[in-house]
Amino acid sequence: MLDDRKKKILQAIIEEYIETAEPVSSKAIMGKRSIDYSSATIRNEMAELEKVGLLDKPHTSSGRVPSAKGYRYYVDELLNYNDISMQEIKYIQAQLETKVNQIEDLTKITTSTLSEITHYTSVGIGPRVDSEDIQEIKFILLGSRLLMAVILTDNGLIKETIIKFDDDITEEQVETLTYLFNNRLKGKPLNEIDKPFEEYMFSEMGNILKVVKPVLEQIKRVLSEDTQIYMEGADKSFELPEFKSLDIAKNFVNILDTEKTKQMLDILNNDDNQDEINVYIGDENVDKALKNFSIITFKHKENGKDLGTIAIIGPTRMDYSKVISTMKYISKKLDENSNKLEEGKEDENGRK
Amino acid sequence: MLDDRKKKILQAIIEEYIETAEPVSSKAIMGKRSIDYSSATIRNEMAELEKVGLLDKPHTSSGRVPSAKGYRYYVDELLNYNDISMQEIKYIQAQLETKVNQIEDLTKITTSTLSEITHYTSVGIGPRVDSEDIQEIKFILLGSRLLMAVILTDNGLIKETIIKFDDDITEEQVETLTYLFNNRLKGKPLNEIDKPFEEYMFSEMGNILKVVKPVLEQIKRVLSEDTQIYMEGADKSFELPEFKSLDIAKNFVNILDTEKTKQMLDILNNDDNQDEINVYIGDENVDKALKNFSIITFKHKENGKDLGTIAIIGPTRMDYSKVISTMKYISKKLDENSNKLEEGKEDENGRK
DNA sequence: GTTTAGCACTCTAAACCTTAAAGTGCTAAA
DNA sequence: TTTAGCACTTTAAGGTTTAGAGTGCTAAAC
Repeated sequence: MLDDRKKKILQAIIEEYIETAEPVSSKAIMGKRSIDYSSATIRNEMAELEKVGLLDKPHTSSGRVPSAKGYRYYVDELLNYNDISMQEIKYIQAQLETKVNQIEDLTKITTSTLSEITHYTSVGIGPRVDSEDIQEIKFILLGSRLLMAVILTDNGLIKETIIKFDDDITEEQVETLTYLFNNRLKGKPLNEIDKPFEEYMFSEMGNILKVVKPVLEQIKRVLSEDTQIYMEGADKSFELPEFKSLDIAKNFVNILDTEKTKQMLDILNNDDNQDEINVYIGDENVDKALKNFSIITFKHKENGKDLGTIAIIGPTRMDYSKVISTMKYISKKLDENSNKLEEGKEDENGRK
Repeated sequence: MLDDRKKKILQAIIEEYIETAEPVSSKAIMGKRSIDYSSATIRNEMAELEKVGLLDKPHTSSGRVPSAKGYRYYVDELLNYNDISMQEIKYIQAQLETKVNQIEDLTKITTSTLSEITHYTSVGIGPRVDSEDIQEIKFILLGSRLLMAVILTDNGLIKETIIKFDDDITEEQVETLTYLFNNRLKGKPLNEIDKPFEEYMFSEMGNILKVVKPVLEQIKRVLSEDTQIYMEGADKSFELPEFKSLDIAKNFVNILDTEKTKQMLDILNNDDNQDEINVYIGDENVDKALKNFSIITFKHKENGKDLGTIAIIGPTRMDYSKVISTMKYISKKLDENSNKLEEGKEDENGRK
């Protein structure tokens, strides 16, 4: 589609622009990045690259700036996937080997590592719990009116919550509760804790109704609301030249509002795009507020099970090479580690 | 110290400035806010108020702006503590009556309510756990290598954490662990989980050393790190005119970096200032990055026990009256509610 | 046929003026 | 003691000018 020279020039322009944040002139890349043509030749090529929509011009006599389509071409066709140093690899390894007891901790560490390496703002969110299968539900009496519910899922997610009662509850009631929940829900996905289940519990278990109701309410609340979100390096973005524009800065703060980020990542999370890494450039994003930003995400998976989504959000002029290289490496490492974990798990269960 | 007319004029200037964000001229307040003097008279008074350092002038021919000292005088001497409407009172009541199962949830709700009413950015942090007394420690086996520790404190704080082991652990070991921890720590403050305690456990309990070590590590980690921080309405600040200055916006984002906010609130939290509400105006803040901001905090307390700190952070040109009135009201409501809770507790324990 | 030197043309950004408006401080009268 | 009046100061906005960067196109060179 594009001949080699055009590709080389496009790449040079995009990389120069990513580096300098200034419109790139024909002279700016002449001689550099193994572009050994006169500025006039480069100018001719630039005009054609603009004609096919890969480059933009802020005004008639200015240098060129990559368009969203240009970045897209760059990401799809021209990217260097090994833009990561030995030092960075070591740092990532060290970080990811931190012993964690819960997946959430790993999400947090991964989010901050990604931000440290790339110098962009990174957000991470836990898995959508709905679809996970319940392994066991435990109820533990912490006080005469204080009950803790612990839900364990097949892929190692642990959700715990506390329920306060207005009256005393007995060990016997807790045992009944435990039996009922596990009997009906073991092996079923979390979203089976729904209206029908609720009605079943209400109708069958009239005698412990007072206990069941707050328990169901609280569990439902925790499962729906309590997806912790991690954000790292929001301040880093503000050092970027595009944040001199007040509008962009405002937009960014708006986007990173907890609720909105959650919604955004939720959408990305549900995205059925099965690629390892997904890149949304500028107006490719559904949300119009994101038209000046790019989002790069990857899903943390283990045996096909979703363990959360981690994203980088930055200006469209983003170092895609660095970000994607880093993500690929982190993703690979997480995979390796989870395999190690998996072996451990098999031992534990004594199976296979 | 200041005569009545000066006080009235100072108050008018500060309130006008808080409202308009523009330097206030002698004419601007003439006739308004029951200031019935000519602009010349007001000008003379302004000059004197400037001389004593309560007002500033951006340049020789501009209107006046309150100095940090001016705001301080306003807060200490001139404030209206009832700047809260019936509608707002109702909203707060409704919010604070939300049934919560854990103190953290209440902190979160309070933080967001405060931000909703005042339209400023609000941050909340849980109590410093160190000094709280341990009521009980429970250990629950969730899997053959998965243990949950739950620490209950006297004032109702519940900290739970999960520990993963490399080898299987037995119910018996868990029982020993439970006995040992409770035997030595019940009624003691959380910071007794320290080196001496660790050494005692190590030396005495050699046979379960493998179990004790990771448990201690994880508990110590949770107690030291895991103070959740809540932030609401960061985007609201960006609508304020002072955020047109890039420097101020940058500074703000920097301050609201999770780690820094935590440190900041930790300092405020430890502040032995026993006032109900504490106000730090501009350069009164220790951190120089806060010189353009004011922070207003209050501690959420129950029977003298610290349950967390909630703060508003905004530009020095802040509506102190509104913020402080709202905080006072919320603080009072929290107190009332906790008394209700306390009565409930007494019933529950059957004591008193 | 491809590449490049050369040049007219365009546009921006910075520097510099000019001017109107807002506000003060001071003097002198009320 | 208060206030009207006025000279003076400063900013902010608008308008001009100019240097410089960069382009597109033409025609010559390879």
